[in-house]
Amino acid sequence: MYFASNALARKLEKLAIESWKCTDLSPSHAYLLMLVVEIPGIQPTGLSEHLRLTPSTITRLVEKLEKKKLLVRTTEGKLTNVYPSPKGKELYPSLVQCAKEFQALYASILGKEESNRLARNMTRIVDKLDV
Amino acid sequence: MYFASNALARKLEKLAIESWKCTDLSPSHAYLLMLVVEIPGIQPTGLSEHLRLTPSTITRLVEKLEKKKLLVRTTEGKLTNVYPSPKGKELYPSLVQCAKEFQALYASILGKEESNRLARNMTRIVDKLDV
DNA sequence: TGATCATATTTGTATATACAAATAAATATC
DNA sequence: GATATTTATTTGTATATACAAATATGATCA
Repeated sequence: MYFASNALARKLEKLAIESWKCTDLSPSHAYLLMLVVEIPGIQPTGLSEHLRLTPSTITRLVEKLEKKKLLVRTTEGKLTNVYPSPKGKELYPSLVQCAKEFQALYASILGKEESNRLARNMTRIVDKLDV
Repeated sequence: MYFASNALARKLEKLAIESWKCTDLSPSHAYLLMLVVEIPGIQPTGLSEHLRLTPSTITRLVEKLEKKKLLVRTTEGKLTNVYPSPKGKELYPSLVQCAKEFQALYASILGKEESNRLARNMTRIVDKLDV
């Protein structure tokens, strides 16, 4: 189980990296940016919950995207809001396209139904393990 | 799918680290050492296949276990054989015990049948993706 | 038999992520 | 209203793993 889940994660990671290569973003960066375009002003905590990554990881991802001028941070008090830049918004359709291609890629290998089932199962199990 | 599989892998990783804590080894080191005890003289390539990790990662894991005097490497020509040390053999029962506890832990959360099914599914899918 | 090709392993370096501590602001309590 | 507690975010550092290049040995073939 241990190695199976690790191996699967790494395999999908590799496929995903390939899918997003043309945008010059890693899958995590790409998904984060998509979220920011969809929910402008979202806060790190929100991103953390959506992406199931820790806040510190979110900070690091956001920093990199900010350096690339794809989003901006504004701080009010202890809260930070993350907004897409024009450049980030411009990139959005390509990101969605890549996401679709990535989905199509593994669906073509596993079958549409089976991939959906697997994804549902994994999500459910992560939640169960989230004690 | 992408985040689900990553999240699952990380969650299991955390559970596993907890399970092996008492042996002072990470799950990967522990599984590798178990394999070496079970198949004395196994080569890095063999370990790599069993554990689904790259050869370079195997080298790193073996180095660390060698430093801890839990195994030894002997080189003949281009091949390297990995053997358990007495200390490594001694540790084996504890490792098996930890593996059992780890399995019991996730089985108690997911149910025995469901965890088996999931593990089988993931392995099958990794193989399918292994083009 | 010598040149080339293939295989096994290791080394240098990079990526993704996390944990724990630090910081800073908001809220509660007295 | 001052102090303590909680919450949000960032920073310093560590871990697990991989890729690509280097090395070294063995095999093939002309």
